[in-house]
Parts: sequence; C-alpha cells; structure tokens
Amino acid sequence: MEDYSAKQVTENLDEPPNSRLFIVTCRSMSEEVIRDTFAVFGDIQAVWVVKDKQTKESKGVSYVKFAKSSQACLAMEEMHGKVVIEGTKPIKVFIAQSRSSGRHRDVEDEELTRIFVMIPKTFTEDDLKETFKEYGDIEYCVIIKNKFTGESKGLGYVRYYKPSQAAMAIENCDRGYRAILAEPRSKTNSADGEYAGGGGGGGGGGGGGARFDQHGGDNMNPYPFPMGADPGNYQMSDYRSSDVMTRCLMLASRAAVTQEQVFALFDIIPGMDYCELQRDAYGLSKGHAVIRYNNLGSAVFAKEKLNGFEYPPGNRLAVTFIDDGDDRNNPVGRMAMQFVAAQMMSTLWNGSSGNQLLKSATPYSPYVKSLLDGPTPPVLPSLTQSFPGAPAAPRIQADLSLPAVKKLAPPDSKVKERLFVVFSPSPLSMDVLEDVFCRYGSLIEVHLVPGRKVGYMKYADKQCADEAMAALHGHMVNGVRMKVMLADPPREESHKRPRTY
DNA sequence: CGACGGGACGC
DNA sequence: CGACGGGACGC
Repeated sequence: MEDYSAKQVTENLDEPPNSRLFIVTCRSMSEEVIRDTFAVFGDIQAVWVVKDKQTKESKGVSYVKFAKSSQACLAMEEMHGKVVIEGTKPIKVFIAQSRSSGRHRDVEDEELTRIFVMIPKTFTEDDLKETFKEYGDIEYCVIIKNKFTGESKGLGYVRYYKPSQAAMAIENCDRGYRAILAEPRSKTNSADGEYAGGGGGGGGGGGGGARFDQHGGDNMNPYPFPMGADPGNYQMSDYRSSDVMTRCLMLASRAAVTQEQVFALFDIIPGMDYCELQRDAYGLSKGHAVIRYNNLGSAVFAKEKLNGFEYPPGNRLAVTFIDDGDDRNNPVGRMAMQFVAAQMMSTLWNGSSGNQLLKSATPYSPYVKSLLDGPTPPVLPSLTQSFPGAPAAPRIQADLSLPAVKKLAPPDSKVKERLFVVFSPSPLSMDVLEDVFCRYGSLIEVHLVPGRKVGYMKYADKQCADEAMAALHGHMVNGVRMKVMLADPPREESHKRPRTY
C-alpha cells in the first residue's frame, strides 16, 4: 500500500490514536482519487482500498492513515458528506476505530472534542479558556473542584466544537498540561467501581487501608431495620440518601496534620467515603479537613468520638458538622450511630471472621476498642503511637542545628532544582521531611517513592536546594541517615504509555 | 547502594 | 448501509 513494510504499517496504524480515517465511497473510487482528494489535509502515510479477494473489485471502503490526528480530523470535517465524483453518492468519512478494539461503531464527535488537562491549582475556568482558546473555539471549560470549598483539584475539561481543534490542542499545548482526550462521561460505569465485587483496596497504596464496605452485598443490611415494607424502611433509605451535607464533618486542628493522618483517624469509623485536607494558596495545611461518610450514623458517631480527641497528644481536635444546622439528635441518627457502634463492637469481640467490614481497622483493635469504650471526648495518647506516619508531635531530633521553619513555595512554582534523598535504614515520614527540608527556603513539595527508601525534594530556587543539600547530606534525623544529592533529570517521555489521541 | 510518571466529571 | 490486505526483519 505504501512504502512501509507490512510490519511497520500495522504497528503504526493506531499511532497516534485517531489518525486514521474510515471512508465509505462508491465502488468505483480508486486509490489514486482518494489519495489526491485527501492529500491536501496532511501527511498521508498510507492508503488502503478494501477489495474483494476474488474479483479484486473495491468494496467501497477505504482507510487513509495520516501522520497526525488533527490532519485526519480536519479531513473528516471537510470531506464527510461531499460528492467527490459527480453523479455518485456523497462519501462518508469517520475516524477509524483502532485496530485493536474489535468494534466497528462509528467514532462520535462527542468522543473527540473534549480534552482532559492537568493545570495549576490556581487556574480559574477563565484562565483555562484563555490558555486553550488558541487551538479553536471553546464550547465550555470546567475545572474539577472540591464541592465544599471550591478549591481546584488541578484538573480540567475543555470542550471544543470540532475534533480537529481538540486534536490541535492535544498536539500543540505545553506538555505540562498532559492533555489527552477525555473519556465520555456517559459511559455507565457501575456507579462506584470501588465497591464492585471483592477486593477494591489494592491500587493506590494510599496508606488508609481498605474501605469499609457498607453497601457490599445485598445480604448485608447494615441497619437494624428489616428490608421489608414498613415505614422504618422508607425512613431509612430516605435518610441514607439524604443531603450530603448532613454526613459531612469539618475537622479543625491547631497543630499541622497530614492527609494520611486524618484519613487514618476517620477511617476507623466505617463508611468514610471522602476525606480531604484543606490547604491555603501556598499549599500549607490550614489545619482543616472535610470528611464525609456514606451514612449519617457514621458521621454522628465520628463526631461524637473524635471531637475533643487529642491528636497528636496535646492537640485537641475539633470536629463539627459542616452545616452547623439543626437537630442531629434525631432518633434516626442516634439509632444509626448506636448501631454502627454496636456493629463495630461485635465485630471486634467476635474476631470478624469472614466479615470484610473491619479489615483496615483490625490492626487498630486496641484503640478502636478504647475509642468505643471511652468517654466522650476520649483522650487516648496511645492511639497516636500506632498510626502509620504519625509524627512524634513535630519533634525533630537531628545531629545538626536546624534553621527555623520556612514557608513552602507555591505548589505551582517552577521547579528549579530537585534533590534526591536516600534514607537509611528506613524512610522518614512526609511531614518530618517537609519540616526539615523547608528550612532552607523555597521547598515546593516532598515526594516519597512508595515502597522505596528514597524521595525527591522539589525546590523553586537552586541556591536554597543547594544549601539544603550541603547542610543535610550525611546527617541524621530521627535516627535516619540521609544521603542528599542532586536528582538526575527526570526520564524523558517514555513512549510506552498509551495515549488517547 | 538508591530513582520518579501522576489523571476524571456526583446532571 | 460500511470495518481491516500483502507479505515476512534476523537473534
């Protein structure tokens, strides 16, 4: 078909994605005509007219492979529905399905016009639009935000009117935006993928342990009400699906707490389905966090038990409902709370065999017990000892004198230098590292490599980084020796990752 | 010795 | 409706 060996062609057919056209023509249209017709839209790498094996006659189907997706998209937009040979039917032009996906459904514009990007947390939707309008008219921009605080998650969608515009944006925008085609939202993903089937915990390794699976199997009704038809059942389902705000707690802490700590603490109570630390514009913890449970009972219980709790020791946490509204002492909430407590107790006493419920809490049994038994508010210093990554109350012991703590650089600062740190015998926790490495100024963020004894420190200023390295290399912090050196430049784009464009 | 790569919208 | 050929690197 072209001056490419067979192997090369088949391997490149789907690369970049959406760079190949599927064209329906009249049977008389030759390869030459097709090539001439489409050559004006870009660099054609291959043309293939599907022919009958016996008669060698065209079946009226052709493929045209372009070098770029934007070229294929432009050709599609310009040529679909056009009459190429007078007196014959207009041709149809689509983006071809990738060869590996066995489906033959037409690729819709819907799937080709919305991109998904990573942006600085400081970006507004207007910033997003300003940044991406140079690639084409934008229908709308959306930034994914925290529902309660409006804080950006650093991710956004941009919808263009035409596939070629989205393709241009993906091909030409700064690589830092990591622009890819967005997956269509309509894809009816089984509501909460995490709760499907068996072990959902695996993936992120995010410290918190597996979720408590409260709406797991149909046979497991976590509430003391029968599923039968009685008023109680209605009331219950009504309350389960009640407004999210009623299940949301706000944590306030004077001492700095990490996301991991808050997660570990509130995850003790079953049903946590959201936990996020609030940060200020400079990425510093403001000592606030939002925690949501999937049922009111757990939220009530968590508030009762954790409000006033000392964590870390000496620091009294304040836990309130986000909407400091009305009566939380309604019977339903109380019953639900008591039931959750009872269930946790029984699970603990009975050893919870075959019950996935307290999987992640099991290691914490002693203090979960005391938490449940304890007065309100409980003071259980021993609790903090066993939380992974809990700081010995920002107490840092070092074999050198450390300067005072300095403010972090804004999270979207340009990284001017990275330090590579090796820990021995084991890695230090995130917050200890932040506390130590920020003291020379301009620290942007600490990155620990999961499962390894190494980490990276990002700095916005070369001199600060060098100073930190000179001061800390070979030194000991909390019994951990650190090698601190300049990081090798990040690996340049491995072409391994599958791209969506 | 000791190496990073990320990602999802509650209609 | 209209969906996937021909030909085969070199350890």
